[in-house]
Formats: sequence, C-alpha cells, structure tokens
Amino acid sequence: MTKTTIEMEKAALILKLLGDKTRLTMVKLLENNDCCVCEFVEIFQASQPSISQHLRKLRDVGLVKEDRRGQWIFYSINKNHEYFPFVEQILGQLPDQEDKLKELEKNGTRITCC
Amino acid sequence: MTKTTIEMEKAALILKLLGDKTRLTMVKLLENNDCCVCEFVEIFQASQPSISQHLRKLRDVGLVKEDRRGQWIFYSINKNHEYFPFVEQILGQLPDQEDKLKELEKNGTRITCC
DNA sequence: TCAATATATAATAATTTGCTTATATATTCA
DNA sequence: TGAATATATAAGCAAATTATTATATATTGA
Repeated sequence: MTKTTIEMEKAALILKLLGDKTRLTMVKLLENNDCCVCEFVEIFQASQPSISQHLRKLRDVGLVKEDRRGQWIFYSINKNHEYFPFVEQILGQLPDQEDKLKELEKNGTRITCC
Repeated sequence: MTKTTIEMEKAALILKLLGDKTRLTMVKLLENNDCCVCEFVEIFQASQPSISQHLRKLRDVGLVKEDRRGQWIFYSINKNHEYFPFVEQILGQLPDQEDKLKELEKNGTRITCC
C-alpha cells in the first residue's frame, strides 16, 4: 500500500471540485459505474456543454478518465489518482445514486455499449 | 448513536465550504483547539475582515460556534452539527496543523485567556 | 470616561464560476 | 460520401465568491 501525504492545498482543491452537487453526484455514480456524457445529460437534465465542462474539471485534475467507445465517450473514476483514497472515503459516506441509472434503464436511455 | 442521512445537496455545500485552503485549515485546527480571530489573522497572515468573513461562512452553516471570552471571541467546532461526523471523517485524513499553534506560542502571540 | 484592542459588518472591486449559445470534430450508418 | 449523433471547446455573460477599505460595536484598563 502506498501511503500518501495529503497536502492541505491539494485537499482543498479536491473538496472544492466535489463541492458542487452535479460533480459530486457524477463522481458518486462513477464510483461504481462507467457513464457516458449523454447519460449525465439525461440524469441531470442539463445541457451537453454544461455536463462536458463539469467533466473537464474532474478530468483536468485527473480524478476521472475518458475512454471512447465507438460513438460515445465513457468516463470512469481514476483509481490510481494520488488522492483517490481520500475521495473514496468521502464517497463512502454519501447515499447511493444507483436509482438514477435504474431510471435511465427504465426509460431505455441507458447506454450499454461494446 | 444518531444515524444521519447525508443529503447530496447538503454534502456538496459542506464540501464547498471546506474547499478553501484557509477554511479547511481553520476547521482542522478547530478540531482540537479553540482559536480566536486574532490567532487566525496571525496564522494565515491575512486581514482581520477576511478571516472574520471566512469564519462567518462556517458559522452560518453551524459548523463552528463563537464564544466571547473577555476581549476575544473564540471559535470552536460544533460537534453537535448534523454533518459533524461527515466533516470529522474528512479531517481525519488531513495532516496535523498543530505546528501553526506551536509557532504562535513561540512568538508569544498565542492567546490563552480565561 | 477615554484610548486601545478585538471583532463584525457594509460597501466596493476583482476574480472566479457556471451557464448559454455557437461551432468544430469524430464516429456511425444509410 | 453525406446526414445524424455524440462530444468538446470557445466566447460571452450573469451570478457568486473573495479580498479590500471603511466604519461600527464591544470590552478592557488607565
């Protein structure tokens, strides 16, 4: 196990990123699922650019990774991130958001690809 | 033990508050110490109004309490806050900041009152 | 009571954030 | 190849955040 020294400055940066309802829910969903942009658009009832911009912030600090699968770009959590254990511990305290994916499945808007 | 259901919206709010280096460090210090405003001014080398405003934000959500002792107003963490366990878990992952208080003592600017 | 100290608050300015609109790129499929 | 779909990015703008400056209030102690 790699012991990471958490720095206050970096911790604050991560917390700030998570301090937004949309991004926090995104990351919580990504904890257990890969999701593509259009799924987030549907879940949050937000515009595509807005979702892309939130994802970009998460990607810029390396908290999530993107992975193209055909037409779609799937996002997943980066478990190798230096501060992943820190994030994981926070996510562990949050309520499950799986119902949001269940909802997509019900509507037939869940993307299951490749 | 009181089981609290963490709500995403409130969790995001707390994380946003902690997502600032000054406030995060403040809360970490308050985890184990009561501190007054002028100590924070000294520690962060910031203006008094700036410190007061950070404290106000923390106070507005009830994360910290204030307590006048003579000339000074001491702040302490509110362990009865609904989300205190959530916050505590985060703080537990952060490095000790006690050296900052040690520094004050060395300079003779630590306030020990009442 | 008056000066000094500690703090809060209000007003303002600078910066940052997050959304929208517009547009560009990549992929799929007919 | 061309239209449709998915996504990213850029530009512009409004709202939120943070710091500064100025001022008000409360306490202490001479």
